[in-house]
Amino acid sequence: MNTKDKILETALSMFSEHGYDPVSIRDICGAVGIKESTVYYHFKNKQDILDSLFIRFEEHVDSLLKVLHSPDAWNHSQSPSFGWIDTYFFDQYLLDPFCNRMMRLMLIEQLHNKEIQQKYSRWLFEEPYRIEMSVFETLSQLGIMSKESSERTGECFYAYITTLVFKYLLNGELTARKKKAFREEAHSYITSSLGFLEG
Amino acid sequence: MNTKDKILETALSMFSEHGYDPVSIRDICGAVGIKESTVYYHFKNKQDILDSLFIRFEEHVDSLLKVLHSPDAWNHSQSPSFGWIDTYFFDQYLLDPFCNRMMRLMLIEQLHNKEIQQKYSRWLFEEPYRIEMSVFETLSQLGIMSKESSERTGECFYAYITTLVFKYLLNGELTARKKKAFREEAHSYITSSLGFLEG
DNA sequence: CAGTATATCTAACAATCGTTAGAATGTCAA
DNA sequence: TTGACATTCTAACGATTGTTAGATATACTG
Repeated sequence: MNTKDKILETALSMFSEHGYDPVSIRDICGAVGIKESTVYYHFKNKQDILDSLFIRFEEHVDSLLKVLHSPDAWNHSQSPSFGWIDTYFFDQYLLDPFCNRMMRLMLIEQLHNKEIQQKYSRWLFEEPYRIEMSVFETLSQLGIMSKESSERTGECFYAYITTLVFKYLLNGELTARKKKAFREEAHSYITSSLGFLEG
Repeated sequence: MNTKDKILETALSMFSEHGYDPVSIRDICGAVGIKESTVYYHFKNKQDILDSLFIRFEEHVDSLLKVLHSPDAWNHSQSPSFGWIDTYFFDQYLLDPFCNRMMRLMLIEQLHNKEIQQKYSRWLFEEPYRIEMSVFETLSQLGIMSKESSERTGECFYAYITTLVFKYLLNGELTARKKKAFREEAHSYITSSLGFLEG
């Protein structure tokens, strides 16, 4: 990995734990193994590191969303499965190390940074809501549930997953135990409340 | 208000917005209108300010919990009403300015401070869960719902409220608009999902 | 009035912050 | 080998950090 990428990775790792301000350029340099001035060769200033992280994140997630919202991405089988939610939304977003750290960074910074607050609202509430509700909308379109029932069930599902995200994935250190708990409780909810859709 | 209380109030206001480290003693003093050394007359050091805030918070909430868990607090009418949730849990906890700021402070600090992470888990997930589930447990004990049904309904209610808390009460600045949205959506959920209990 | 305790002040300390100028390397083409 | 460019270094800057010693002011007690 080149120095610029190392700086970004290390910075994100530290920002996601302590926040932007408390992490100094020297902290990052110490972990990467370079001198402070090297950072200013690759980045205009400290803020530029943060901006670069968000550019990478939004590129990453935009490409994910393009796949997810393409018409034949997950409902081409005509029997929408929650295995899709598992593979894409859980593994490649909520549980993905890079995305998870970006969400932690947004969580810390949103209270005093208006720009980040908007990104936080979007990537932790609005887009997940759209993604999860689109599953239930399809269930209604396929005649498996009534439109009314699919909306109510979708909102309960969304609320349940959101609570699990904050309780396990954005709470303290992200341990294997917490990842497991998240996945198990999510699956448990799906099978007990929505099990009739599977198999 | 005396100087010590002013320091605590101002510090909490700033900590809850920016976090503990980014707020300097001089920031607090500037807002209060005193010199730095005055802080060290009232507090041992900066950490002592934080500790004092948690002591006050836990005293405040413990006294609240004592009322809530007393047998004749809310179910003495033998018809548990969600007006109780509204008056105590919403107004005096989630929406209370002091408690809300403490929750924001815990939210910011929990990712890198193990002690605060435990408090965060307790005061944002565990105790709210206990409080909300106790309502539904009573519904089951009164024979209004089956034990099984009350547990499932309680967990959905808890997940829904938790999501609203993070979406509205711990997301950016706490505006009147967000407070209103929280209350309206909470009431809407109660009346549409649990309306048969009221009246 | 004198004396004591409480409360706040002035002024400084060593350490750390983001940032920068300019010298020293490393790499590759001519 | 020379020159050009990319990359990293040394060394410092002014500002800000938490904290402290000691002087000053205010208020109650005898």
